[in-house]
Amino acid sequence: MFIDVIVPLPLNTCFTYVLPKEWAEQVQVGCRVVVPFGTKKFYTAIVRRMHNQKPEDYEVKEAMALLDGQPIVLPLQLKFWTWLADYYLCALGDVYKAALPAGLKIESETVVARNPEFEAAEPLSQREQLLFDRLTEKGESVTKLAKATGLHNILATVKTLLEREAIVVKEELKHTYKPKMEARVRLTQAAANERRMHFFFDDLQRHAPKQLDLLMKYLEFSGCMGQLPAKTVTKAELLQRTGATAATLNGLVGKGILEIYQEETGRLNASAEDTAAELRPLNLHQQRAHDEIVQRFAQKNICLLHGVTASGKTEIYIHLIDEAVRQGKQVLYLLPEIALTTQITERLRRVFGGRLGVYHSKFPDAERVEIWQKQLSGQPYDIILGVRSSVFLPFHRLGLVIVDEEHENTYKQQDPAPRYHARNAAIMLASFCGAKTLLGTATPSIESWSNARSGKYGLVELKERYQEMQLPEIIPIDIKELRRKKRMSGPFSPFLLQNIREALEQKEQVILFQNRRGFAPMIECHTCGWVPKCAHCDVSLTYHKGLNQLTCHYCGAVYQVPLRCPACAGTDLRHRGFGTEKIEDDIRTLFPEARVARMDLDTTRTRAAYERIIADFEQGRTDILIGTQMVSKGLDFDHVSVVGILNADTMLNYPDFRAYERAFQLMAQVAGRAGRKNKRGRVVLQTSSAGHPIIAQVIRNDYEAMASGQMAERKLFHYPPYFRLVYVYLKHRNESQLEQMAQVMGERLRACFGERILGPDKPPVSRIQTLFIRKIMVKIETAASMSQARQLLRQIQSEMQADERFKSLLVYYDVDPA
DNA sequence: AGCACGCCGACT
DNA sequence: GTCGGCGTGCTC
Repeated sequence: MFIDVIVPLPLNTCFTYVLPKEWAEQVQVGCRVVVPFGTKKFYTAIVRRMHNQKPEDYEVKEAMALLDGQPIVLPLQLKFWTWLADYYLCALGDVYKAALPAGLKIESETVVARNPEFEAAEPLSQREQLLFDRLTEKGESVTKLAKATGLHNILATVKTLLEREAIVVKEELKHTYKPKMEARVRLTQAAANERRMHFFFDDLQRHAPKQLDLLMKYLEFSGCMGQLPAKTVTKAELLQRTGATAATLNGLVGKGILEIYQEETGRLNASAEDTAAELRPLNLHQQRAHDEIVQRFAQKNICLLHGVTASGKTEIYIHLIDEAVRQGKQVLYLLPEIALTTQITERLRRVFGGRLGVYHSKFPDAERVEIWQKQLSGQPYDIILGVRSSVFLPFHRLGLVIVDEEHENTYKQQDPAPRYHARNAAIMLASFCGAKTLLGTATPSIESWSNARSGKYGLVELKERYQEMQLPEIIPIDIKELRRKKRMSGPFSPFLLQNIREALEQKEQVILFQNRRGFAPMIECHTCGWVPKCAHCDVSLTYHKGLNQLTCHYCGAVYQVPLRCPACAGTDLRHRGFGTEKIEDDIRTLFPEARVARMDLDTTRTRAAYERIIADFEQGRTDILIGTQMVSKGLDFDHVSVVGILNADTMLNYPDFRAYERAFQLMAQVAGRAGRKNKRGRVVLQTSSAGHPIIAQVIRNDYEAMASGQMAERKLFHYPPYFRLVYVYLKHRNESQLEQMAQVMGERLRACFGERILGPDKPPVSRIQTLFIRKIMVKIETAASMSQARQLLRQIQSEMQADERFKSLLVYYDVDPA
């Protein structure tokens, strides 16, 4: 018997192994096996196919171990993986790597340990000595050693040390996932006998009254002398409730009365009660929208809910989820990122209690492993609330998928392959499962809006805000004019400052939005115009005042701030532009009495930090919240009377065909944070292009005008939704060679696709680490066959790379780039 | 991706 | 002459 497996590597083929007879019977498609790969590595692979056709042209290796008795990836999921790899032009192994939590993918790791019997016959070389001195007899992984010593090419030295028998080397599985154990206490077999128990009592009474006391309390808590079966008592709980010491307990254990045993307990929050709280009734408008969605689902599998901010979309979702669950279906509720989960989790938890599972990449991996296992079990969560990667969770009976904030571009995975769009992937997953998909947003993506208009998706609109709240008043402020008149105080117009001051006096809250983190986006030499750039990437560096450092927001590299310009040796280095950090600084000087918080990537590294910022603002412990687009995302705050958009131009000037669409979405979403039950909110929109049509559309909250305007432009310039885009990226370490190869690739593609090919071009980030990058754009009419186009792309790549000169060229794709 | 193998320049 | 750097090719 042979198995074809998926290895967690970016390789486009499956690998075949022989199954040992012992467990040939137990293997199923979707089980994990450990397989040797190459000379020393072994990986956890997924069985994709079982057969008995012996491959002839190579020696087949034997699989080492079977990890699962039951498939851990369901057949439907494998079908989904295959679709994803095909559509997004990546390897199945890439999908596998993205899909499973790390704890389910055991990998081997080379461990090096000192040989205790080693005596040097001849002195070790400097490198050898350096490495040897670091080693212990216990052993350490090669990766850690490389980091600790900073040595390059550490393997060569390991090899020579091994030849001298100075060290021993072994491959170890790194088990990242460990089930959580709990120490519990119970009576020993001997003590459970009543007569023996009396004997123990007498003995303890005389010699160990404290132990007797603890034993009595144990019997009381566990209720094990009564009729009912004994309750489990944990060691920690027993000691805590009795105030006894561990020594007293150990005394009882030593006498053979009690014993301590370990039991596996889950990490998942099992305490949440299963009883559903009452659903909040929907208001008239919500009810109408809800009924329309149900009607659309009778005809169509996908429905777009276009509801203005604060119209109470979540409440509609909750009703739909409840109905699906009552029909025995499972629901997947997707959110763009952690930013939203806290508030929504609480709302869903109140209604669905323990039937709700939350799947998030910022949660510990062990927890994600347990959720995966729970979804495979007989009692899975009915509802999963999760981010992008939760489309990979196993579902037995998925009935409904909700994609909230459907327009968010964080649904598109950027860097490591698979570069998938979770909204589109979820739609596909739902169709495989026979489930319905609901897309919800206040500002639909042009793609979804167009699909709804064409009738491909159902469309439901909800234009009334919850509790009769008015849409905010949006006031544009021309900062170009104010700058010229020197009336601006840094990034703030007098009008904005006035509004902030008034809000603070009324004890109301303010949100300031600046779509750029850091202190000043960049430093510039005022004499020669030199701007510091990252040595690895072609990106200008961002200044962070807190650390007094320059960081590359692309690769994370950190640099010292130069005192003199390296280009002209001038000392007049100035900050240009404003980041959130600088805004915060300025606000603190302007309003020293206000309580200020900042929310951006830098202040929300951990889940706790993020939750604290939100909670502080919600509960009124913060007066002014400054943030990047994070503050725009569906947070429902009750006391915000003023929202300041500090600079709309940064969004409008973004070099991307989606810039206007995104600018509208961001501003509309941020504006939606303003407003209170009985008072109209105010948005101060600072811009130097006050006449821009997008600004006018934001002020009127005229989504339709923005969408039809954009549609016309997209049609004219051959962009989505009329055309599908595929970016072909080419990477190489030699720039001139890359340039040549990119030209050749461009010609080949043009020969096949003609006018549909643009480029090659230098992308905005044209170098990462040591690799140079070129980009070729492919535009394919939506009406044309995409699968045929993908096949052609693959074919052209493999034809080209068959050529000697192109073998070292790295090629990857971004399908439907965000 | 990660590892082995092989070729080439900088040092003993 | 050898050690260590890096380019190339393969992994069932």
